[in-house]
Formats: sequence, C-alpha cells, structure tokens
Amino acid sequence: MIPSQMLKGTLEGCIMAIISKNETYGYEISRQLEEYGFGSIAEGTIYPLLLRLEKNNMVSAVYRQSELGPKRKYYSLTDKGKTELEQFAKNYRELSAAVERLFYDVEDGRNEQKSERDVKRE
Amino acid sequence: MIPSQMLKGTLEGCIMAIISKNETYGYEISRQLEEYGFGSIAEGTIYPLLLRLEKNNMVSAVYRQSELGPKRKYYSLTDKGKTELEQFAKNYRELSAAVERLFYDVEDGRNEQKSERDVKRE
DNA sequence: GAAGCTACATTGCATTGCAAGATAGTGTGC
DNA sequence: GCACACTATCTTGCAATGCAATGTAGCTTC
Repeated sequence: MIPSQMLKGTLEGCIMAIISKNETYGYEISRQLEEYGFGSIAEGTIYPLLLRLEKNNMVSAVYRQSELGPKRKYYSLTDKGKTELEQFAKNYRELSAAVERLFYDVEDGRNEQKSERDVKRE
Repeated sequence: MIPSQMLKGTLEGCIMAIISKNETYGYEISRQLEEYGFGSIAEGTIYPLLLRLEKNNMVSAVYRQSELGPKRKYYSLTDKGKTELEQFAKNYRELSAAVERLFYDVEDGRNEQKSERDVKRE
C-alpha cells in the first residue's frame, strides 16, 4: 500500500500519462491506476484532480453517453498538457535517480565519503 | 529541479536513509541531499522534519561540539526508525514499479487494452 | 566590527490526497 | 414495484508536509 503522501505530485503526472495513452474518463482512470499497481485511489482524489487539470488547461473534456450508467466525461491532453507531462517525466526521473543513488549506498553499507573540502582541512 | 510536491513522503525516508549510513546532523544532511541530486532542500524543511522524526522516536539525538561553529545535533536511527526505513523502501519500490509500468506503455504508444470484462460484454 | 560561513529553530502558507457524503442513471433479482 | 449493486461524477473539510522568511548564535577572517 503506497502512502498517500508519497503520491503527492506524482499522481497528477501519472493521470496525465494515462490520458495521453487514450481519451478516457475518471471512473476508468481509477481502474487503470489499480491495474498499474498504484492501489485503490479514492474518487475524492481523482475527480478534484481532473477538474483542476481542466481548469489549468492541461486537459479538455467532452461528455458522452454510456450504455450502462450516467454519462461519462472524457478527457484528452491539450498541447499544454503534453508539455507538462514531458516536464513531469523529466522531474520524476531526476528524483528517481537521486533515490536510487542513495539506496545503492545504503544497501552497500557505504559510509559518507569525506569531501575534498574536509580532507583539505585535516 | 524536483518540484516540492514530488518530494512529499519521499524526503522523510531519504533523510532516514542518510542517517542510517552514518550518524550525522542537519546541516550536513542538507549538503548530502544536494550531492545525491535532490537539489537544494530548504533548512525550513529539514529541521522541522528532523524534530518530527525525533518526536516519533525514529531517531535519537546528541549534541556535540564543532570546531568551527555552534554545536551540532547528531542523529542516529533507532530500531523503530530502521523498521520504518525498510517499510519506506518497500513502499517506494512499489510506487516506482507502478510508474515505470505506466511510462513503458506511454512511451510505447500502447493504448489501453480491453479488459476481459469488456471483451465479454461485446 | 563587518562580513560570511556554520548550525539550529519557528511561523504561517500553499498544495494535494482522502474520507465522507450527496446525486443520479442503469440493470438484476425477488 | 422495490431493494440492491454497479456505474459515474462532484463537494466539503481535514491532515500532512515542503518551503519562504525570519531569528538566533558561534566562529573565523579581514
């Protein structure tokens, strides 16, 4: 179970990524997040996030009838959203790389190296 | 530059990871985060976080003199902190794996696959 | 004595995920 | 007909946490 704090800032980008694959709607996005392994993301998380993306012109939305329930609100990425998604991917990779470097040292039992500065001072 | 929202929930674990390598103090942690590629993390972030870890018994602290400034507050991981760090690592891997799966599909231009449920309905 | 680095701390703010609850359409079984 | 379950969206208020701004203080160098 991924803690909610850890999703902050990441979930938004991931939802944009899902929309970029295919025009889709909130309820379906929720199912896809589960399939990808994000766990069960609350609807009280997804819908406000989608509304915010729409307000910031990251996505555009159209209503379409569903054969088996109320009408769906389908989202697509705008050009601005595409640019934002690319930026998100870059930022995520940056964080991911930093964490991996750190984990590598920790798992290796590698202690802090003395920096050049400290060595000079000795 | 990693956006602050994306650090939420991750930074705490990373700081515990740094402490686990070696007893260390706030100012030095800030330098190490920079070296690992997290960027410049504000002191207004680090010190409250350390105090919280201490309050929750994840770390213990002792003051030691410094030769070149005010005394330092050195932190070590408690047993509880070590358990928490392991849990953090598991959670992080879980999130990371989910994001990688998603990115893989997006970069492949892979569209949503129809689930078994949908196929049956057709 | 001023500047600059070291070192720690506090206050209040902004962002964002979530629980809880409301609304409503459709289909199934009794 | 009516209860129940699933589909589908939205709102409100809360909690967690990173950060800017600011303050304090020790030490060194010029």
